[in-house]
Amino acid sequence: MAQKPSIPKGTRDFTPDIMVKRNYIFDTIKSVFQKYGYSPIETPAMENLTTLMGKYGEEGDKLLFKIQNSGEVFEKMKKVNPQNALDFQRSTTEKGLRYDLTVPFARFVVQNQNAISFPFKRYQIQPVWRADRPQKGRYREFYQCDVDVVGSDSLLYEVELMQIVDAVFTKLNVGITIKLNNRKILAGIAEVIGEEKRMVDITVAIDKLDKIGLENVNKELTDKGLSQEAIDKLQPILALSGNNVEKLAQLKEILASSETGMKGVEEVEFLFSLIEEAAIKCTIKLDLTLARGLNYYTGAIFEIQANDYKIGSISGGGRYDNLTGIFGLKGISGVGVSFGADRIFDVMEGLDLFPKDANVVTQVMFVNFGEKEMRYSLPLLTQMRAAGINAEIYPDAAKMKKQFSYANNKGIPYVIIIGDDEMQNNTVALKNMEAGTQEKVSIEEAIKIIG
RNA sequence: GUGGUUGUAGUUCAGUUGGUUAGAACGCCGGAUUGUGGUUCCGGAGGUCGUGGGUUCAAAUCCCAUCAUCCACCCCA
Repeated sequence: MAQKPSIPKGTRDFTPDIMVKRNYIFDTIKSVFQKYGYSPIETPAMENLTTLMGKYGEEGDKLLFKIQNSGEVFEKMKKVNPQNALDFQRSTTEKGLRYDLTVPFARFVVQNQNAISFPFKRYQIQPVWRADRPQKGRYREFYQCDVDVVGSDSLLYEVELMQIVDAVFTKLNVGITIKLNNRKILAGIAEVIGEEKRMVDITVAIDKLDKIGLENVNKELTDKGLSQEAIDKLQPILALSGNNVEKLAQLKEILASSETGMKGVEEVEFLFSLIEEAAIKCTIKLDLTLARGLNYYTGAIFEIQANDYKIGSISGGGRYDNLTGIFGLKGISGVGVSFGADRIFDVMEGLDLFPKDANVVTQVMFVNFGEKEMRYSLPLLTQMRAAGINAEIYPDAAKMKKQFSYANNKGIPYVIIIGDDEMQNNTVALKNMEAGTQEKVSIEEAIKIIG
């Protein structure tokens, strides 16, 4: 009995027409990365759990896909003391699928530090996995396109990454807004209101300001155990308004007593001051409610929103000062952005932004009349391909209707028909499938027309 | 982890207060058309109604369980 096959929740098959569009996104992103001097690397799909655990916060650990050890797992389990939770887990599971590309990259830098020179600019386009509940725009397996530079704390790289973001989405024709914030400002806020250690709670709560409103944010902060005094002090910050310059001016007053906070304001001001020279055309908005859950960010943080389509952020990133420190390499600062290819795909599909001819793979198909004609056609096919034209021949001498249907369904724009007549006159019948017209030409002319 | 939605042909979906042999569109196959697709006309194949149990003379339809799916929350690309 054949059972209906299926794939795991939150994963997808990609058919050729979809794959061609996905590659269009990947190729565009890759070409921009290379234009700015970034080099490709890859890392394994699985990492040791010791590399991954504890880098993404509590939530992140739960969302890690863990891989059961192979071999006699049960035998090993019996040998460890079940009271020791860590040993017990290691006896069954010591590898996991990567959750993002940034942490594996930090591990890569530490392990390969002798082989690379700093600042090290790399890009990496690979799938990542999260054991999340899937929903719209959320998958359990999806691609990230990461571009990072480590080994420099120059703010020029923050600017460069915004240029890259701007260039990619301009090429893809997607309207976006870059939301910008700085962890140092958030730390400064926590410091000023006297709750330094609660920065994560505070930022997670104010991140929801747009969604749940001021009242609920305050309630959440109370629930998390913040003092009323601190919450009162926070109000002017939540109420900040105006354009980027005005907001920064107000922030400077509020954060005057916090050295870290002032440093953050200074950094943001510097970035804004360079937008014009860097020729960044998209909107960049200072957004103090932007927190980002990943707890390794220390400076600038970015999130990219599509202007005309409702979906979570389509890219995000930031500065991390000491990610490699966890793996034993101190004093290496990094900054990077991750493009969510799958969400970008959803946006482009939703807004109908893919170029129309994007899914044409084969440009010309040769009709197959029989062995004699096939033997005659093969050298011509080679000639076509040598001229840079994607060409194929139908495999059997099937009915014309079937052969033409195949070409039609595959969206092949030209068909070449070669029978006795054509072979004798040294010509081919070239049919334009869209227009329905047909003409007898030499193979050279055909190449000219198609190419 | 919490709440909800939907499971019927390859796909998208109809299916009346429970009542003969479960339908349509698209797709697929064949023919009208043995050197011409996409449009048109004719014909055909294809379904243990997600799975397991229960109620009933009778279940795609009602009840329970289970699995899957999509959506929202949390969080995130």
